[in-house]
Amino acid sequence: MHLAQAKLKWFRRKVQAWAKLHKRQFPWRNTKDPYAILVAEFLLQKTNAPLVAPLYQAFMERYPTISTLADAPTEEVAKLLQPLGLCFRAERLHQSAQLLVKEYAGKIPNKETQLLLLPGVGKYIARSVCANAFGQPKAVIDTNVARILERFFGLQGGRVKSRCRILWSAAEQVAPQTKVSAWNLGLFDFGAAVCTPKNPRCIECPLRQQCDYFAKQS
DNA sequence: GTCCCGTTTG
DNA sequence: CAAACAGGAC
Repeated sequence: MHLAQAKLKWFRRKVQAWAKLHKRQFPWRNTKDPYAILVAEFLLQKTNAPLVAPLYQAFMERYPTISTLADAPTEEVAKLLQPLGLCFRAERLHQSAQLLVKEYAGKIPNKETQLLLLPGVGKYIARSVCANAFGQPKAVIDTNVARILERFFGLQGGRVKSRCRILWSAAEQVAPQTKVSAWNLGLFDFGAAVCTPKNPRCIECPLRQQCDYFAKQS
């Protein structure tokens, strides 16, 4: 399925303009260390980003390198991450670290297919690491991006299975050619600040003129 | 489709 | 109070 080029470019331009002014700052955005980014992706999974920040700082101080993490006891890692919930992530992150040390000499691979082999790493994290750590043009979908695309392009409806394909396709189409990492982050921030799950701020939304969801409201 | 799970938000 | 959260495994 192809999205209309004009609407697509308009969307991209408006989002980029918004992101330039409202981009959030987080500790994991100031690094290109693949390990630091991989840790962040694990902690951020289904977890509120502002809540992750302080714990992330503590985690990186405690385990500054992948080998320090791999050598640590699993229970110690689990205990540190306990306040974030979804405690199985600690075990998966720890297992991934040990596997990376063993199979890749502690060097995090820059291929999506290789990252996908790690426990706890799915399509989203694999592509995020490629984009954020290695500067590759990999668009991603999280709940924010999915919600924005569904609303703006009116993509909801249709079978769940095929809808997933449609959303990934849409995410690829809307992404710019370069600086996709920044593009992804901008969409997250926009979804967290404007296009929120409940009570989206359509009145102050720079996309409302072309937004299917806003059109249906009135 | 379902579960994971602690904390914040409306 | 429920819903939501930078998802992934089964």
